[in-house]
Amino acid sequence: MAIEHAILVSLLERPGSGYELARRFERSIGYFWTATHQQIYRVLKRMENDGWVEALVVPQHGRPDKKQYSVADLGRAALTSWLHDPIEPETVRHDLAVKIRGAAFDDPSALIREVERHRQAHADRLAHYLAGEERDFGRRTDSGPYGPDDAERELQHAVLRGGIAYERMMIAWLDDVLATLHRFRDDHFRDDRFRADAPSADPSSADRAAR
Amino acid sequence: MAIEHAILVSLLERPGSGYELARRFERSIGYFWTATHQQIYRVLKRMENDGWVEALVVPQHGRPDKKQYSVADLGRAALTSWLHDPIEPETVRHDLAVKIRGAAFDDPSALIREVERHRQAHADRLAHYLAGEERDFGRRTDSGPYGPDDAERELQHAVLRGGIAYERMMIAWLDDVLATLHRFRDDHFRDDRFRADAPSADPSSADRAAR
DNA sequence: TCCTGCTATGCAACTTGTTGCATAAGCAAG
DNA sequence: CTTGCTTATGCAACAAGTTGCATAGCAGGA
Repeated sequence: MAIEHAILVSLLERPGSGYELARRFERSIGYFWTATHQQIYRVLKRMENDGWVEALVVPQHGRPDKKQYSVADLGRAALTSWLHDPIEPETVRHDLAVKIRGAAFDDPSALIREVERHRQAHADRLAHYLAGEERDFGRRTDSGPYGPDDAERELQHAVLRGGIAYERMMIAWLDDVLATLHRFRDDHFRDDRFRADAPSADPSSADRAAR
Repeated sequence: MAIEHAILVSLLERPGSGYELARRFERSIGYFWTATHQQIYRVLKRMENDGWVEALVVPQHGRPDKKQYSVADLGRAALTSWLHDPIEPETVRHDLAVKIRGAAFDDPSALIREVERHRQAHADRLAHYLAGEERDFGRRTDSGPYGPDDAERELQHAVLRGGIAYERMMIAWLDDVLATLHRFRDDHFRDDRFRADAPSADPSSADRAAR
């Protein structure tokens, strides 16, 4: 009961086909809301039946026709209603945190590579965000008073800043976790049950995406 | 295909009934992995059939019997296997971020209260985490070398530090978002379509959970 | 005394989300 | 000229998660 709203917002920002939406859900929007193309097509069809969106069939050169969706009045009303609804439970699922706690019942140092991989993924995403920020919000061209068109831009930037803050936090925390895991392996933790077989180099504070 | 692992970790840390697990999923573990009691009971039953956990029926005074679950060898093996599996897609869903971007197509200042509510929830959770940290990890009693029993404790602390970092980041970001929303309302953003009717006081940097 | 809330477990129905597969045409590389 | 990638949409089956309800006894307050 919420993917609809993510789609509405995306279509209000720019109309597009199901396929284009699916690609957006792999990039910008997808970083704080995931959805596969199957789900998008299904929900889009339901939204069309409910009159939330309107489809315009665009014939194309050779390729199959695409349906260009845009938000109808009913959809806009539904979004407004949702925006004013105070609900929001905030459900989180961090596999990695489960793994870290679970590592206590296995060889903790076996998790080092996994955590490093995740750290790398977050560093990559951070770099991507920062590049996007520079590109889209580099310098304010007009520093005059805000108009209604600036709201979209400003709010997108605010969400992007959230993504940047999140990735920075994750990188710092994963460095913390890595330090903890290394401490077990290197100095103190010795247990017959486990043995560290691959002494990987310490990556402590090697790189750190700055700005 | 992952709630099983959260349950295994929780049961390894301490055996318990389905009900107790459900309560843990409202507290400690629940902050990075949500699950309702229905889900837990169902999964627990499947895990018992698969030989991952063993149930010991404990008769109680008057109340219905409870089943004390503990992890069996097969379950431990399953956990180990999962821990060594390098998968991890990291799927995130932030309703609030969708709302913030959606606010561009409604009155942005109408979202202020909602964001404030979320900020409060994160501040509360942070306070709860910090209290738990002080209670459980206040001062190291033994500063000697690590034994295998310390791994559990240390890794739980590392995960808790992640939760603390997350809440701090969220509070800072929501303050950022609030500042953006206030800018629209107070000074620059004037649009016939919307009007701010309730001039709520500016909560900028009123409180800030420190440490 | 009745009403609410807590412990404790569970079924049934429903909604969401995932995975596998199918179609179909163009375009580029080998 | 065949193989694989990209655009573009969709069905069907399955897995996971949510919601509503039911049971049942005991404890504490109105």
